[in-house]
Amino acid sequence: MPELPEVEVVCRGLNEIIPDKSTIQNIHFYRKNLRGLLPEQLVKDVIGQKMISIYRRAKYIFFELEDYFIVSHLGMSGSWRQGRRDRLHDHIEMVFSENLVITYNDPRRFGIFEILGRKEFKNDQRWKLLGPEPLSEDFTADYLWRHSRKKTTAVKTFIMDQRVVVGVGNIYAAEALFHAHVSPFVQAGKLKISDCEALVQAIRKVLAKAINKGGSSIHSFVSSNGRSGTFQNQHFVYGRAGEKCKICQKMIKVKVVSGRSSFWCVNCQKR
DNA sequence: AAACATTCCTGCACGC
DNA sequence: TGCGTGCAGGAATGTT
Repeated sequence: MPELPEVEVVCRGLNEIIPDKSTIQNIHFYRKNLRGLLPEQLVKDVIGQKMISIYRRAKYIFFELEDYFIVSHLGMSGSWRQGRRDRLHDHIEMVFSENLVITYNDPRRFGIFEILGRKEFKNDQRWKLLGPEPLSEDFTADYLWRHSRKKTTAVKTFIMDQRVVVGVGNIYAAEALFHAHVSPFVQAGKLKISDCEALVQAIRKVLAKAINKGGSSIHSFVSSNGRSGTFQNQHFVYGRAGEKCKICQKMIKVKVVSGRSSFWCVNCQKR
């Protein structure tokens, strides 16, 4: 489900649901073994804390509290919605006041939920490894070109590497490469600066459009407001193996790269 | 019933 | 030979 656009949509939804300065009244766990550390003490400490802001970095959602941070990563199948726990795979309830409750649902349980003190959060190595936000000014063709030198891995794997640029997963990597006319299998180190320019533009455009469409709803993605995204209707290659390319009418193909299905148009993606 | 949107870890292969 | 690095593959799991 969630790559950058979906996480962004969920995050915006949470901001609509939870008013500024809401106070955490309680957190209920209905499943112990989610990923991420959850010392009992921290769960207690966080009660009574005011919510300062809820924001996204890469595919993570950060709930910033007065003295703590709650980190939520949706993994493959996680989602937040308003309302109490009332369905299968609802694992966490965060209670703000009696009628303001958000619930975390995650069938595959690859998601992360953890609470960190401000200091621990700040020093956490995970954030230090993250590359630039693709929609920020730091993500440039020059940056991409420099970082790809000598890399022998396929460009698709390269742009999905969160140390290179964050937020690009299997769907949007495929879509961006299509729009940039770059084959997913080219070695990253062989990209020309012009390819990097096309790629940066394409990644930006695809992600921004997807956010505007509420994300891609494949199988079951719905935002926190319960709305489905519609960007899947605008996929040019992802999930379209055997169908005609919307540009040249040739057959879209699929091949596994680094263990992930990669969809591309042989004719439109020559570089 | 095979495939799967994510991340992390292991182990292999290569080069100095 | 030994070490470090880069890369591929697998595992975690439930659903369709």
